[in-house]
Amino acid sequence: MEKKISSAVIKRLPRYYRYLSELLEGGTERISSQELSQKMNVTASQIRQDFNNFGGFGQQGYGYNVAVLREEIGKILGLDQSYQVIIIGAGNLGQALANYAGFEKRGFLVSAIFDINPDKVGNMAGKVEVLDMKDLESYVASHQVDIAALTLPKAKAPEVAADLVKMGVRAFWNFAATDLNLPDNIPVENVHLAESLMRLSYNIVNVSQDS
Amino acid sequence: MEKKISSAVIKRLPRYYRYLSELLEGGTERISSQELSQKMNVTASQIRQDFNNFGGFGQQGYGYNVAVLREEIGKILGLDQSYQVIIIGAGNLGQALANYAGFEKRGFLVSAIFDINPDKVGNMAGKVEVLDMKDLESYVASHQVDIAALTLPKAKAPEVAADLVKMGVRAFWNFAATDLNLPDNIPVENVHLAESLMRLSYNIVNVSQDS
DNA sequence: TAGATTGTTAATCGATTAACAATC
DNA sequence: TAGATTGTTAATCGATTAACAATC
Repeated sequence: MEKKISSAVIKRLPRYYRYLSELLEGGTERISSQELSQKMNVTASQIRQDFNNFGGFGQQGYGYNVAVLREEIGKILGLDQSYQVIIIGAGNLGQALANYAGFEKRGFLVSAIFDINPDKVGNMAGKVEVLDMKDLESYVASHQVDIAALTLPKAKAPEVAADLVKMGVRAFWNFAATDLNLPDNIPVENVHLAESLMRLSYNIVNVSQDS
Repeated sequence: MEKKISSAVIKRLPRYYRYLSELLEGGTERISSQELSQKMNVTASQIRQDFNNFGGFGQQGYGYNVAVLREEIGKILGLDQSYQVIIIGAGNLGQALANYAGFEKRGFLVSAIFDINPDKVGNMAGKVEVLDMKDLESYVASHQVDIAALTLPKAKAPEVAADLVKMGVRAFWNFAATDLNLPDNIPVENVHLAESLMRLSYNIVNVSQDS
């Protein structure tokens, strides 16, 4: 890595990827930062600055080739690789994630789902069987696991995450309503649904009626 | 509204609320910006600046009363009210949301879930029955609906959302992988799981190994 | 070539941090 | 009162936007 890319830029990359994917599906071959900025409701200047963090994928007088740009952003996002995912917690959300086919399309492969409740162990969640938490350590020791999705109660989440780090899990997709406090080199993506809802209610109360 | 609060501040409020809730449960009566900053891994200066956007809830030489501060932030976030929620799309995610008890605790009440698939209509999802999309308009006309959670396929989402706005729905919790493009006075909270996963894979590829 | 549009520098804007006077 | 800690102003830092020369 030459220079550190700001997290503001990283946060925008998946949205670029989504728009470029749709443009490609729609048969658009090339696009200028100007056109893209109108579709996405951002400034053309920001688009060019963002892409230039990675060297610039355009051509003066022409714009950007949609397929090439999408491919490059995909690589930057690591979408040219696949990732083995386990899910910890076979509650409603855990099962919904296990069943969600959209992840496989992008190379995120759910290989197992774990639960502490003996009544759930042995059931099917999507294509995978619910395994017993007792077998977590031996499972991780004998299978490649890149990402653990945490859909277990918040009280247990930090401890289980710390254990999983020791076992060699590299990254966490955290749905538990707590911070994990893991070492800096372990990426964590938090999906705090309760916080998202609070921002929504804030905007209902404070924004929507005064316009 | 006197002056516009920046969205950077708003994004942080739910996390403050979570930490204060935990402190309160743990029996902590007062806390200084210094102590809170250490727990939350932010600067004390930022904490004081953030709270002062709303007038300042502390006392010099003492700090902040945890119960009072939590209550005030709760009010700012609109958590002193309750919200009627409908869910559009009874797939895995829609059903998981319908079953998630955590929302009721904060005043978000799921009153109905809708699906276009006749095989699903009539089934139970959590405590509510799955209703037919055909009956959506009459339902919204005869019930208070503050928030629609969108867990339907992205192709249909913008159109359904626009229709719901016409029917009087005030806000959207959008899980569909698309932008809704609604009027400015309609708050939307996007939960784009695919984008969240891409940020995670970015960090796996670009951050985790070089430390 | 002329026109279009990028890549990139410079200017502006906003958010974060530091510092300290006010005050409990 | 003395000590602690906020509220708030000023300084710094970073991100966004504007502008334009480079170049396809």
